[in-house]
Amino acid sequence: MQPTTAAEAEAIQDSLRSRLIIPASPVDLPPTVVGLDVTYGEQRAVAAAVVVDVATLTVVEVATHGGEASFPYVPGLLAFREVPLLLAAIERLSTPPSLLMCDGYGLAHPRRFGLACHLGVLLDVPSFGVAKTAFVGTSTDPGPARGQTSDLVDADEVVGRVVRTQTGVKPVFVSPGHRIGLDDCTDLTVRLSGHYRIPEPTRQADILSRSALRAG
DNA sequence: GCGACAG
DNA sequence: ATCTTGTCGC
Repeated sequence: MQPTTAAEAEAIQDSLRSRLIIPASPVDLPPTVVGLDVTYGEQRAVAAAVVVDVATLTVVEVATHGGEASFPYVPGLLAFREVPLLLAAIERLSTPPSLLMCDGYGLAHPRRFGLACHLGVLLDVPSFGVAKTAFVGTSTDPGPARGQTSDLVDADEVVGRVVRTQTGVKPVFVSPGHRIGLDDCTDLTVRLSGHYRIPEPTRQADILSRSALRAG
């Protein structure tokens, strides 16, 4: 189940992709979202899972897992580096997650199977990705105000959305992972963004994984 | 062929 | 991702 080569990893993505479910209509959104991120040190990496209340944007619970990354970073194969650590952190939560917000891409991926799709399918839990920089697809600039968006298009397919989370800041790149549609994850991204560019779940996971790594 | 390339 | 101080601006 753990690939050694890039070719093996790509084959696994192609296989898991058959389990992907992207609903065309809005789904019922849960009261909490789990933000995920991984921070790397020289030998060790720490994954963090942070449960955030959607209505108040407050942190409800946190969990971390320290370990070694078992796969190198290869564009398009990020999941094989981060998924094992993230699964371990998620398992330490007292309650199974209802919706995952990942730091990276979902459908907006060369083979339509980014990190968010991978985690979502393995756990069969709704998931989506929020990335900080461009990866695949082209888009026009969304308007300058908070909440404005434009479609991310790759090979004539709308695979995600460029979303302005705060007026005057660089936009983020949102794409569905599993069991959630583009409109839902776009709306959630804006709703979950407080006073920062990065929405609270992944922002808090980034902060926690960093401090947990330096703490030892 | 060459460059670009989530974290 | 990470290595890294001060600095410009609201």
